[in-house]
Amino acid sequence: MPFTLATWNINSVRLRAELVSRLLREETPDILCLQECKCPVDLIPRDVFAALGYTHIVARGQKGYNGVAILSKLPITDHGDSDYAKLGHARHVAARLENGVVIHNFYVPAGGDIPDRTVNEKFGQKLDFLTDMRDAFRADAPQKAILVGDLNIAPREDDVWNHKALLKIVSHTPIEVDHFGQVMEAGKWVDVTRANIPEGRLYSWWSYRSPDWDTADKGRRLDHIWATPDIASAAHGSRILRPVRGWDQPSDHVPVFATFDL
Amino acid sequence: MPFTLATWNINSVRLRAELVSRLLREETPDILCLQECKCPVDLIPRDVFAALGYTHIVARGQKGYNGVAILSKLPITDHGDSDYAKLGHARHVAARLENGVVIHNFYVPAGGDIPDRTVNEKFGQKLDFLTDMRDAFRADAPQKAILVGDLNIAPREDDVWNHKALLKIVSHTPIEVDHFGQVMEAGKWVDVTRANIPEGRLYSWWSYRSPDWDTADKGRRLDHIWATPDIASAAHGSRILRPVRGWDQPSDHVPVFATFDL
DNA sequence: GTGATTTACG
DNA sequence: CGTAAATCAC
Repeated sequence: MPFTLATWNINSVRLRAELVSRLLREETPDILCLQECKCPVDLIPRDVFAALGYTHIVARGQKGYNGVAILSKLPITDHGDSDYAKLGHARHVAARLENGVVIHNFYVPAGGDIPDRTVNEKFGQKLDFLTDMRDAFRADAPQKAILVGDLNIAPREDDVWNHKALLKIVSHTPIEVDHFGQVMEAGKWVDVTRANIPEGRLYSWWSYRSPDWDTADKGRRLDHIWATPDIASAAHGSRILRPVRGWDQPSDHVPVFATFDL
Repeated sequence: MPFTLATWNINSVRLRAELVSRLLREETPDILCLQECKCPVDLIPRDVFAALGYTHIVARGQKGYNGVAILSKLPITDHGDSDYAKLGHARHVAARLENGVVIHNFYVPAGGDIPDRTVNEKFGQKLDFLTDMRDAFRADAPQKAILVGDLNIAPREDDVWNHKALLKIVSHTPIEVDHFGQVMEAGKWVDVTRANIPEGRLYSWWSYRSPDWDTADKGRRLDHIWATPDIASAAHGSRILRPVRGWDQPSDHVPVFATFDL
């Protein structure tokens, strides 16, 4: 039975509950993973989503920052969370579908402005978070698993609007891309989006600071859908919903979709 | 030639430019005096008011707090301001009509929570502000003048929802009412609203903290229109627009109106 | 309760 | 640019 899954950094789930609602109504994914909910779990507007059939919610939250949630029309069970790099942040939560597939929803630290851990603690925390992810997947090889989220790294040259210009910009530096690759390798993860759309530029994020984001198009692909090899071949229909960036009072990220025939 | 004048504590003129607009369209006063504009003069949305015929604006402002403005369809000239109690706040501005009438627009300090100047500096500043007003009117007896604004005092028993309960509450304490009376006496000011509506309870303010302001009706008359005796008898048609408190995203104050046949 | 400000973060 | 929080004031 196929299901469609989406991931979206919503930048405040309370402020944008109506936008989430619109996406759920227009695209009807079976599962939607959100990042940057920016509120404790109790303040997630569950009723709004339940009214649309998304009665199952697995989430982690904190006041003001971070926060991840998995909304589902299909039954899911809470499959725990991890606190990589020991930050005490709500940056990961997992849920298990009845068919045994585990969904990991991640919000990797942004990493601050300066890509140097000696002067910018946040950059170090980002690298440590990725290292801990890698080690966890090395220690316990995931199977029948999907990993989605705002990983805050655009790995490929065609995942950014200007590869050369961004080599020194946090999210596209070689050391981050290397860590990103090590996480993938450790879990044998397959980049589902790129498996489905191997060619051409793909972006899922455009800065708020660029007023004419559409024409300037200085985007980056920071949001990802991965799967373990045992189910990756079941994935198809990958899409990045660029028009959502033009919705009223949008998030700076847009949803990324994939369908799994399982 | 008669003119209608109104006073309204707007609690942010930028946030409520549309509410001001609605009042101007529905009630078409010739002159509207605003308090708590909460912005520098340059940030007052002049265009919105000019589009409705209120092309003359005399104002004083500061960042974040206080701020007073006089919007007029009739020609007015800037007639200065005063800094009573030397607070450095934008709490007064005056304008002069072509017929010689001077309009004083005041925002008297609220005075803090505790009605004791030895423990609450703000209460002392409020009393000092009123004393300085008194002394100014004693020194220079106003003539052909109108004084309006949020005076932050409800002087009469029927200007508050519960006289006895409010005797210890800032805005209705005997010392404030005494100072208020001395200001009136010093300028020979006539309370135009009460001259027109001598009987019954009158309120112009209901706290935001009372959710059911209308049924609980715990109001106070903090907003006033006064006139010097030479023109006070020309005043009629006094109204307090209680329904405005029920508008969408309202100010906690409502407009007070009077018409002068001059 | 409501708004403006400052700060942190992205 | 834009969100949330904390602070202050009313």
